[in-house]
Amino acid sequence: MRLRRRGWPVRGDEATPVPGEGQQEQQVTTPTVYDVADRAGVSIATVSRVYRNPDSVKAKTRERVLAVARELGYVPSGSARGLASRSTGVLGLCFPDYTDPETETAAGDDDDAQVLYADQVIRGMERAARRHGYALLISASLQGGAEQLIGGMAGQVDGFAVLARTVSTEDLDVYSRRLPVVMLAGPREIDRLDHVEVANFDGQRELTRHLVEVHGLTRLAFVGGPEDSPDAEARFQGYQAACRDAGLPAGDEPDLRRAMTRADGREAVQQLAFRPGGLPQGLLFANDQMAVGAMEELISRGVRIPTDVAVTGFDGIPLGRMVRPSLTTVRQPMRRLGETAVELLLRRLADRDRAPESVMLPVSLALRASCGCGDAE
Amino acid sequence: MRLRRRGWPVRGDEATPVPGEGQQEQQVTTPTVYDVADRAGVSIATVSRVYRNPDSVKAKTRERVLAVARELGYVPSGSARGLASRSTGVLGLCFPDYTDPETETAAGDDDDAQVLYADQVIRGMERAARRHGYALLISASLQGGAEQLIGGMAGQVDGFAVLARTVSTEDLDVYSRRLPVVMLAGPREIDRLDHVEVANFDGQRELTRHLVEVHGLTRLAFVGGPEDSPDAEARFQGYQAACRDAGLPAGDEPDLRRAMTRADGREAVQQLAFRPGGLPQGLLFANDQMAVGAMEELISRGVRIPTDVAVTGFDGIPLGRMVRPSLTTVRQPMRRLGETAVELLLRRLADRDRAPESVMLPVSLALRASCGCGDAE
DNA sequence: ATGAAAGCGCTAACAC
DNA sequence: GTGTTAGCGCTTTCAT
Repeated sequence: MRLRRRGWPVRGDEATPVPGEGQQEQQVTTPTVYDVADRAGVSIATVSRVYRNPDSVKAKTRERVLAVARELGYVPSGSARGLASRSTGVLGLCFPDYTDPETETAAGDDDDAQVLYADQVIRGMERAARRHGYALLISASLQGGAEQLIGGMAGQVDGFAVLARTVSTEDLDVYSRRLPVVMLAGPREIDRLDHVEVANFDGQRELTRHLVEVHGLTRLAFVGGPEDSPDAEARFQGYQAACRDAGLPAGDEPDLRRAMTRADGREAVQQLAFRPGGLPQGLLFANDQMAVGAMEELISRGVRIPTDVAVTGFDGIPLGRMVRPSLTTVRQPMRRLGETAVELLLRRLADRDRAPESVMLPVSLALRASCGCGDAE
Repeated sequence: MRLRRRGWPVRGDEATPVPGEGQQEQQVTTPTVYDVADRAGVSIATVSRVYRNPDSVKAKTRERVLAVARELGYVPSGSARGLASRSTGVLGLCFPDYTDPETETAAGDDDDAQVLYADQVIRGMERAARRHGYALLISASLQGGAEQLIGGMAGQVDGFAVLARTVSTEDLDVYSRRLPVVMLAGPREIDRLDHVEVANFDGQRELTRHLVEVHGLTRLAFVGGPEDSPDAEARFQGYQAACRDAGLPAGDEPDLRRAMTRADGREAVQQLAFRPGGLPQGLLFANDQMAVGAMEELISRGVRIPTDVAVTGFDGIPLGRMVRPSLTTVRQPMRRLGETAVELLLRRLADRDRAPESVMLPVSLALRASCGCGDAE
């Protein structure tokens, strides 16, 4: 026999003589399978079946159970279900808190300028997950501290995706021993993980080549990201390769490294302007946010884009289309990133022993006004 | 004594003599508190404490437990935790699958044009939730069917927000008896719910007044949404009120009702053009998507905006800024919607007996080119 | 087709 | 500070 929680009268053949079904309106505890079973005159197993495998229950019984459930306001507990069945029907996504602090404040009401990378990945994952009957649990890692949250998430999902540089490799190692984890848009980090990456190298090389071959630029500069950002590094290498191919000089290092925010872009312009030789003809940034910041600064200094200097970014954030001149960039297939993550996760869920898989997603150029392409727009 | 699952050797003073700690590398089952406790030589309660309330455990013990946990790859099970503690640390959000099917296909690579309403709400909720130590579970309701998912969500969160018209009132009634639910951007529907709405009426009235007073338009038409969309209705009523105030004619019904997609906007233009008197001077739509569709159609017919016809929307989606002419609209504070939802949810979690609360969020006009304001942009 | 019973992994008293 | 123990609400054999 099973006791009711919170000092409730015990059920069935216990001591205390209970006044029967008298108190139906009194919603005191949240109803459980037991309550429904009791009231419907069936066993808890049958109640469970009604939800998990309706066809295994006689239609009439099923209706009765469902009616009682509705009446009682019964909703199956996801936790209990998860515990008993060892699966939650939820996939997770961890992403860094990308917010450019400046955009945050500067934009004010203009919420919309700010939709970045992560939103698209979320969107892609949500839809793919839903198609397969999963929900999506999302959580940004507040940088520095509270890995608490991602730990919490790890316990609550059947598997999850991590945007690069969100979770420490060490933690990742622990989590990925317990459940499927897929790395998104970075290096795989841990061999056993599945992994989706984006053609950073190819994209940047192609873009650089465009500047050289189509626009005939020869004096270029590349503003990279932190050394520990593999995306930024791969982009730089693409730039490098294109330069070499074209017989142009290209150092072993980006001309400048920055943290990749808008403010960094502005600063970069300042620095570059005072170097011997001044500004280059083409200014390539490792991401769109920096490029946008740079354009702001350049324009405020009276520099004409693209006439005096061509500017390019990488990512394809919406903001890049809204600025004037519109920003030439390399568009990442962010939604597809999310979709691919779901597919990999499900495949691994279906077969834990598959060999780890690595998918590379292609990128495409968005040639717009800031390099001299596109119309006025 | 407690048996191990899956036919594992029993622990401790049981029959089978077990070969001690010999098999450490053999990760066969996912480790639990028991495994950690055993190996660290403490009780499961202590392991639990290390995670829930670290300070209640002696530093040395804590380190030992943590070390073992890391070694074993232990991650606390969210389900078990949720079941035992009756709370999950997760908040939920249900939203309709807003996708404009046309945008979907037409946009092709242009992922970004498509960031709509829901993304912003998600963003706002995610951040607010995270600040309070919660994660966010999201799930769009595939229209017609599979309320399965939202049922699943309901069982897995401590409370959730619902974007209007996503979940049937009937289901909502059941869920909201079990956990806190807040209605977003629609009517409250159920009295006991908390509720956040947006000043649809005020916004549309102000926008209409702008058209009349600033631009001097007198022949207006309003294209509304379905009758059962309270937002669309409130907007229409705001329009109506402004017309009356200005002494202009305004029917009891929108000049046209449509389902609010882009295609609907185009069709609306077709219909209106062939009405006696032809197109009005000002064409107001109940949302941005329709307005954008309408502009496309008008432009393709050689109609000049805003010279011949002024067009306005409602929502403030990013797309509205990208189209030419840029769309005059009423901007909803979508991020704040999400934040407010979290606040209400948490307040109710803290005190289930609070009186239900209803918050109205202000909107603001975005006066752009399609009404004759703003610059060329 | 339905019931009985044994856990799933953890938390929360309550002892010591 | 740490251990014991009784559930949390469900799924799942195994019988019937």
